[in-house]
Amino acid sequence: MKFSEFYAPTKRDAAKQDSVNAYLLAKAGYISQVAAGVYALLPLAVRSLQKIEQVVREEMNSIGGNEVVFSALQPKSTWEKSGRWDDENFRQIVYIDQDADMTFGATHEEPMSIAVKEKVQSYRDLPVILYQFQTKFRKELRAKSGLLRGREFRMKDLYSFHPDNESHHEFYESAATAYLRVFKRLGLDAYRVKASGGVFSKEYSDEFQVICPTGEDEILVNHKTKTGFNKEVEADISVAEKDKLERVKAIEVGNIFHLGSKYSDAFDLKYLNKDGVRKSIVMGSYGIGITRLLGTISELFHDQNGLVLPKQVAPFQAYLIDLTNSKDGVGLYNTLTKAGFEVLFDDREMPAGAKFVEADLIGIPVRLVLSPKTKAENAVELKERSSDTSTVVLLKEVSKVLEKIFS
RNA sequence: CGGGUUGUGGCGCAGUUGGUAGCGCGCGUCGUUCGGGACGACGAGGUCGGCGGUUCAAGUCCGCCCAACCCGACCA
Repeated sequence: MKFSEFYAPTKRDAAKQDSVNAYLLAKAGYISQVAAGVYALLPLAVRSLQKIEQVVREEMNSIGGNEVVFSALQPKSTWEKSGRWDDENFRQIVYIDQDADMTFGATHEEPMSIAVKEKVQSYRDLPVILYQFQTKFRKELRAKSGLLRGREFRMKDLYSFHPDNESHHEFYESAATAYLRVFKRLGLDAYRVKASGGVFSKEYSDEFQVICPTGEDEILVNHKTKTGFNKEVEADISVAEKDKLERVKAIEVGNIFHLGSKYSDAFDLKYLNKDGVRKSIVMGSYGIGITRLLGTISELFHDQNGLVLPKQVAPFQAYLIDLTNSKDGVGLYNTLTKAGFEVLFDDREMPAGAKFVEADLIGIPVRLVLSPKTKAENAVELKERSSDTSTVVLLKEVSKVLEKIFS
């Protein structure tokens, strides 16, 4: 992509914000605020989010997930039927349309359960595992911290339907390990943390938390086992166990729940077992905040010059600057692009210094600089965003070197 | 919802005791520059969040409303 054709409204001056992610992502041209907790996602953010989603997608597929796209609009009547509408806490976070008969989806247990009824009659039809990337709407009492707590946000939500508790728990564990793989692939060190199951389950739920001083959750963690407890279940921890734990601030990037048959029963979603007996379906729900992940990563990976995004998440792989007065930059750009690399070629008429500053701000992992000096050697300077030093690489070897960096 | 701060060209801000709006950045043209947000000249761009009030006169004072941000209660 040529920068002259790319829409990235970087700012020299951005309003100071309390959250680093909101400040940096706005300054680097990834997002634009629309209202409190509501952001427009600009091309840089879209590219990063697509990469995040792809990692999540691969891992969800690996545990048998079927990708779907449900509607954001949901009839209010289904919420009344599930009994959730009676829950005042829940009702107050739901946006509802003017005619008061459709809600803007805050979560999708109800429509998923209803849809699955079309197919499931027998134990032979189970399990069913559906997931989607969806925009969720939640009227947060107080939206804050940029992408960390929005009123409209992207979420991957997966719903599982199993014939009994045993098969459900087996799947639940495979989902938990898939979650850990997702976070690892995105460069995050996530802890599996016990939390209260919520209103609908007596069992603990599991949260996936990333330690971050600016996070709003407080958890107790065991660094050896990468597990821990949310503050809300602190009372349940034994004294012996408590000694091994450290209290830290963290950001919740995922959460998985046992739902039992609360929703399936509400919609009379049942199946016949081998003995011809009508049985309840056991459900689970599994969420990952996609936009929140981008916020978390920005919160964690930056320096005084801007974002330092992990390779798997950055919107481009390389940022190319041509300081020669020739067309050599275009040539290198074409070569690398044809080789499949994602290159942002800064072909704008700007002082060199300004380009360096923006390259750092946007946080692309590799910076390539073609200068009269390197040109004479048929080479290009290569510097990784996370490093202070640069190396000179022969033009004919750039692809090989990039290949290695991104392998 | 309670408490606090703020709202002035695209962005970041200043504007004394009320007198008809200013700075930096960015933007356009020309020239000089060209490895860490260059420099000069000329130029375009705002009626000051909204409504109402006080006054000869309101960005400045008063009232109401709206919005954003921060702290708190609630939450992927």
